[in-house]
Amino acid sequence: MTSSKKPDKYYAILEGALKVFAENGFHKSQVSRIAKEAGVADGTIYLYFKKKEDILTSLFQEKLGELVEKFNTGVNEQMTAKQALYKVCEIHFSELEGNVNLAFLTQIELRQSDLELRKEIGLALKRYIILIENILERGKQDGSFHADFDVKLVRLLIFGGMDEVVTSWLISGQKYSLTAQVGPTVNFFMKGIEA
Amino acid sequence: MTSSKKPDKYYAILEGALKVFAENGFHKSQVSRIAKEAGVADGTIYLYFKKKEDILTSLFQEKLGELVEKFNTGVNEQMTAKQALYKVCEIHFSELEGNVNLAFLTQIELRQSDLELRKEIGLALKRYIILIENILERGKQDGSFHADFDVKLVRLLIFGGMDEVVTSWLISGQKYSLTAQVGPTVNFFMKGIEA
Amino acid sequence: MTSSKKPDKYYAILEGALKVFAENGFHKSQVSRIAKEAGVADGTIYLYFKKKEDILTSLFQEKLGELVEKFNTGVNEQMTAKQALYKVCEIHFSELEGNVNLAFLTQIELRQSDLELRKEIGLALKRYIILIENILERGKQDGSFHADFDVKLVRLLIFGGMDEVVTSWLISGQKYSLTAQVGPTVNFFMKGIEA
Amino acid sequence: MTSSKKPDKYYAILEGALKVFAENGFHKSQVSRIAKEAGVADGTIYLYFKKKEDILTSLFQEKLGELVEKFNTGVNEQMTAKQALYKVCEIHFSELEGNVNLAFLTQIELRQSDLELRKEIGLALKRYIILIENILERGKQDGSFHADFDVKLVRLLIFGGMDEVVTSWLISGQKYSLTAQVGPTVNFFMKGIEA
DNA sequence: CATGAATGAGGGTTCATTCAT
DNA sequence: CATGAATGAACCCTCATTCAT
Repeated sequence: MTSSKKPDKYYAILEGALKVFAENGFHKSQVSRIAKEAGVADGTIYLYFKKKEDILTSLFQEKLGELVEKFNTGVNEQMTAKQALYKVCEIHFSELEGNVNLAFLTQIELRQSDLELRKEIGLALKRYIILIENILERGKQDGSFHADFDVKLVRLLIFGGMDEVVTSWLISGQKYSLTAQVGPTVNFFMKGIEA
Repeated sequence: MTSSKKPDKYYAILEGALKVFAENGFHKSQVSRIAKEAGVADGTIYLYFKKKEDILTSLFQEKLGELVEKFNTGVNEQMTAKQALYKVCEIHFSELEGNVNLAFLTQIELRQSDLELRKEIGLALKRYIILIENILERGKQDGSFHADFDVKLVRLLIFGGMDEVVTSWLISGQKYSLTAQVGPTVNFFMKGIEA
Repeated sequence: MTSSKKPDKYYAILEGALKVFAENGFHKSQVSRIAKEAGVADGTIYLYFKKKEDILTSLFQEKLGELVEKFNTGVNEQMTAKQALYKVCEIHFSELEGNVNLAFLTQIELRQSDLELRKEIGLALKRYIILIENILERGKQDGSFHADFDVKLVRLLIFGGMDEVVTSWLISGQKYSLTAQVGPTVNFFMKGIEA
Repeated sequence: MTSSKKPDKYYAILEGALKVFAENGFHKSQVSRIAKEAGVADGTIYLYFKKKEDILTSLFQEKLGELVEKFNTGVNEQMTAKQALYKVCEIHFSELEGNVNLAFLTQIELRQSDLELRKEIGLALKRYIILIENILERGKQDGSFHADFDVKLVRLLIFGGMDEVVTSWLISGQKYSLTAQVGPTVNFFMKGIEA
């Protein structure tokens, strides 16, 4: 159903990598360990990926693709901008809460990369950031949001805020409900803190 | 006034590390390169630091100490909560804008660490987060902020938002003024986006 | 017939190690030098041995195995105890005289190890010591040897004596015939020095 | 009373080295550890010894000197050759039994050296070997020993035998009395094993 | 396509030795 | 004589990547 022209082993390797990366972190994960987890030979990995780093980026793009699809499914034009923003935050939190390995990947492992890779990741994130941007634009146009804030800035503030909430929850050991934070989080974005 | 009883070479090594880490990232930085940059022999580094990773954490703690001091100097009780928040954001942005190497360290390199180290960093960041928390509490008490938001959550949203703005500015190649974002950023925190 | 299911490279590395150890001693022998001598890459060594020290112990056990086999072949039940002792000494001396590298290994390198390793070596030597012990027991039972000496002690005196003769011959630069000492040596063991 | 032109620190270092070598073995003993044990600075050691290895050889020569002195005191011309041999063995065993650190040094550490050092040690041992040789010669001349054995060979057999008994006792964990072996040992040397 | 044995460059760390004080 | 901070050469081992089968 996905863009699955790719053979099974491609996905098996990615799943193995997700598990191994989440357990040990990118730099401490050996390729051979991923191979064993995926049930393929070490060399096989290099039939599907050029370098170890490519596994990480492919994994990210694949997973982000799935997320974006969920966003696209969950958010539609009938919603108000506020409702859409709520939905985005809800999906963001619930997806990562429901898949801790993926959370480790996005919040910890993907940061373990040099500038080069960070740019590539930034590029992949673009689609998500733009989704938020579109919602902000829509709110401005229909008058439900202020007219004078900087969309380019605020999308960062929103994304960064949600991102930090997830990381904090993850590092703390996932001891509380992440989805319970959706309401207060969106509320802050909407109303700020000023009385 | 700081704990500056440490010998000169200790600081020389940290400065060398800051430069080398910023240029190449932690994992791609050789100890011998840091030694050369600091003007000491390779072995000398191990008179002051137990392992390579210790250089990174010491560097972070040392630099964070300096920042916290600047926050303490810059923010005082005479200010309104809003003014204090503005000052915090201003220092946060201007310090990193004025020291790109330090920005690389905090935004990129320090994320390149396993969970263990992340926890340690999180611990060190606590002081900064609490500073924000205190401002929020003060605003609630004097009535200038809402009474009903969750301080623990909002401090994350504020920190995460600022953090993302800095990272974005850094990765984009520092093509625009970071300090120019202070006003709009704090404004968003205060008023949110709702019309 | 031996446990020679091991791949060729395993033995190639051992032979390389024998040569390099004999020339430079264990501690002054680099793994890379052994690799070159064996015609394999440095890393290949670690496919067959866990640590550098493992090469030494494996080498010893492999070589000792060969020696014990020769003892088993050379000594049989038809011989008198005296003849058997003679044969043991003859094999001991001739094998080491015929393989100076092996002599260096057993007389010099294997002593270059900490207590831990010495114990392991002592364990491996047990088979040889027991061979001597059996001969002594046999002589006592058939009345060709005294009835009242301590077998556990005398086996050490015999082994230690032969061992020292070999070491002395080796350190002196192998300037005389070692096998020529077999007769006088066994004669001393049999008759002592008392007139 | 010894040839003590040497300053106190020289001996302090040797005593420190004896302890450290006995505990860790030569190769695993750091010079700085010896310095600490001796209560001097690292650099001070190099005022008295040229290299680390020199500590080992000096230690050996110093200790061997003490032993030889004890042999000279204990053995005299009034004794029969047999009595003298008994005395030599008694001193050899009792001195090492009474000083386990010294035993470790002679039986284990001194073997941890390359050929060069082994030769030097062999040279130092010469005095002891010659002592045994003299006793053998005396026995031959006064007719209490056979006339036809090879003195050069038998002295090795005797030394090697005693040496192995000590090593075996040491490695086994010194669980039994070493001096109790003097009688049976000398007895074997005198009478051999033949009935 | 798949394998996995083989490769070999690379680097963190130790520690014997030196030398300015 | 004594110090001990500083040096820097030396080396074992790992592991991403390749390639003959």
